[in-house]
Amino acid sequence: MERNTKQRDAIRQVFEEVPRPLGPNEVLEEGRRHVAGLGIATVYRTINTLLESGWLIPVELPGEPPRYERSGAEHHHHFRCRVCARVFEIHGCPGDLRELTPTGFQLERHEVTLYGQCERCLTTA
Amino acid sequence: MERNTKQRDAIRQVFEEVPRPLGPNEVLEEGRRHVAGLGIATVYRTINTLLESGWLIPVELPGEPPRYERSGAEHHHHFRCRVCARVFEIHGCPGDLRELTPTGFQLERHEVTLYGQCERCLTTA
DNA sequence: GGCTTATTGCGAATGGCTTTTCAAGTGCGG
DNA sequence: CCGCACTTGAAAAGCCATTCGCAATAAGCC
Repeated sequence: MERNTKQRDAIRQVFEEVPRPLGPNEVLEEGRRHVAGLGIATVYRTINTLLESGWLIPVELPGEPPRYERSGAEHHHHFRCRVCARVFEIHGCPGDLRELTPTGFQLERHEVTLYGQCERCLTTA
Repeated sequence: MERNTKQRDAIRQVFEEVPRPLGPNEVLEEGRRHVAGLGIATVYRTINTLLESGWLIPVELPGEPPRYERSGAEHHHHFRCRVCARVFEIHGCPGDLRELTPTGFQLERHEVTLYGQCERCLTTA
């Protein structure tokens, strides 16, 4: 039987508190605010469980290990800050990308990633 | 001093013949058409040299090791076939993405990746 | 509260991609 | 054509993110 533990609660809570995709290490850091001795293996194990249950979905950005975010949000894309490496959810979508699709190809989905500096890193600089 | 070898010629030729971003293993396979015993280490070494010289640039797609393509092409994006995993260059660009950028953030660049099926995989199926 | 067993944290192990090592091979200036 | 030094291929080593093994811990049913 599956048990409720403070580690699992903490990890779920982290994803509920922080409104951006998180990598395992970010989850670990945040999670330790709630459960001091939290271990990285538990983070990975819990993330995998939450992925299987569909509560989380992976967010893959070019050239980086996956981050994860709560499922259920509507179609959106991401902005990655070059300075702090945090990834933010952005709303909106360039829209019709079929015109970019080569003739004879079938478009199924798309990813858009913006890069730049986030507000915090701009003002802190 | 840097020498001309048939291996290096072959690898450069592969990038000139094939009009899409290639990963090291694709380069190896194609390169072996020209130099039978070509080794993967040589492919990596040569790619790194070509990157340093600016002749190649990396193409990173979400969740995958880098591919490489010849530098100098104008701004463009990529289409990845879900079936054969090949990546194609696409022309055009959704254009102004500033409106997607969160207030206070500074947009520097963007990546767009389309996913679907390429013509070959659609017609072969 | 006791007991069973899922869960945890640690460190070791894994798996992939990439780099390094090294002996053998090969451009190329002289 | 020589010979030096750069290159190569194969295998070993490295790197990292992730997973596993295991003894200790702790849910939660009775």
